[in-house]
Amino acid sequence: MKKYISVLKRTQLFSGVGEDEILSMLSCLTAKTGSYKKGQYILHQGEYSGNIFVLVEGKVHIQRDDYWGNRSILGQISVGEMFGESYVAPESGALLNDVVAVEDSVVMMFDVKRILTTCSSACRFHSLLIQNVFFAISEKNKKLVQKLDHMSKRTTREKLMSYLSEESKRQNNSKIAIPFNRQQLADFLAVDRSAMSNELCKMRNEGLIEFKKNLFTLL
Amino acid sequence: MKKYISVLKRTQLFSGVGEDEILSMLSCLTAKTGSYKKGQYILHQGEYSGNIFVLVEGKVHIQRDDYWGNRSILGQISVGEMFGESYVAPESGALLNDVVAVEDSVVMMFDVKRILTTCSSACRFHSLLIQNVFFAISEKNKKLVQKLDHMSKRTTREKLMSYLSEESKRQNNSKIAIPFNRQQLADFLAVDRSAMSNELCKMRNEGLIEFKKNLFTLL
DNA sequence: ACCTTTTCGTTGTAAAAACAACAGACTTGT
DNA sequence: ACAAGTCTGTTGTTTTTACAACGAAAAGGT
Repeated sequence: MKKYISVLKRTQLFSGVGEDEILSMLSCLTAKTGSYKKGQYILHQGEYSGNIFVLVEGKVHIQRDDYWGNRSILGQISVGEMFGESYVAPESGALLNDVVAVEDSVVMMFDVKRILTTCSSACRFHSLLIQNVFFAISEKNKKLVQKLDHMSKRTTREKLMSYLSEESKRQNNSKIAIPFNRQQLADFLAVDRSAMSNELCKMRNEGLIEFKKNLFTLL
Repeated sequence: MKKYISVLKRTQLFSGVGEDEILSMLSCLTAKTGSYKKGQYILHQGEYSGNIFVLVEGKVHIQRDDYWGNRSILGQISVGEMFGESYVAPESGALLNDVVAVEDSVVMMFDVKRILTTCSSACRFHSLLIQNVFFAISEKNKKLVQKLDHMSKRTTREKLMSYLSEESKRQNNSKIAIPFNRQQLADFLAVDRSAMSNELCKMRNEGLIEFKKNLFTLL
């Protein structure tokens, strides 16, 4: 557990909290860790969960497969980011998505009740933690709104441009690395891979973008 | 302000708090009210806001118009629901959407800082309030995920079925009233209105659904 | 270094959506 | 009750997407 303290220190969740405090909070919050091999499911659609998860190693996808095997990727979680926070309310029901490790991953789980109920013991930073969770969840919220923004575009090209521009804005660079391969990007934007691939090449021919593998440049 | 206490009492935000307590909390939170005529903008895309809003009268849409006038409706807020909560984090930046009154509306605004910072005075229920905000925001999160679920469907028919089934599940009834007219529903699902109208009628002819105005029945 | 598997681009065809234009039904205000 | 405006369904055309199939390039394992 201790080896991940330095990772936690840099997360939005524990922002402003020192390493020593984090260590004591972890026991107070009865945090648990879990390791998952590439491809393993961390959470299954339909399950119930009252935990907030923080990824401390690896990379995971929040996704969903329908009856016919069509996959839809809701989002990608990198080290330091949080997931599972949409289901912490008492009546929020079953998970709507699977959470899958796309690389060997380690997650940390926190019982929500423990987070929200200020403890009597040494956690001087508990109220700060609550605030951090709050901000983290509202940022997540904003991310979802941004994704909806891409998805509400009518054409594949518009979806691509919307996604790439936002990513460029976020990374503050016209050269960006995206965390998806082509199939994953297609599943993320809810379009057909081959049609998307085709559209990307057209855009390149028209001088709008350049790309090589998952490295894109906006022109 | 007092006339809306009974409305607030029934919101998720003030769940578990009595009317008397709400009244004292309102001043402690320095809550403000605002009235808007049908069609008026409550918030503008690009603005900054550190407030959480609760609708206490009327009906508003969270939406966005692009350069070419294409409208996209992110969501609809009914009396008792909250909005603006995605932008409360210190670094969350400008609003991505407009908020527009689709009926004469009254909103209540709360400064986030006031909510998160436990006050010294009489607010015995303050920590409960924080918990409530937390749950409310995570529910909102889930709503967005559900909307993404509809939008990730490839065909108009699938989007419609996804939306209508969820609504039916939520209202626990196969007969449902939707809060949109045709154009609004199309803007909500990001499809063309006439194509959608067409699809709805095909679905009716095939015996999948029945509808009259904004009343739908799943068969 | 070789074989296997995955990823990516390409093409053609079929299906679906967008777009535009219009008529009838229904609302709203006066 | 009437006129003006809005909402909804309908149709035909154009554009875009999905789907399927394939070969080349790249990646990964032994």
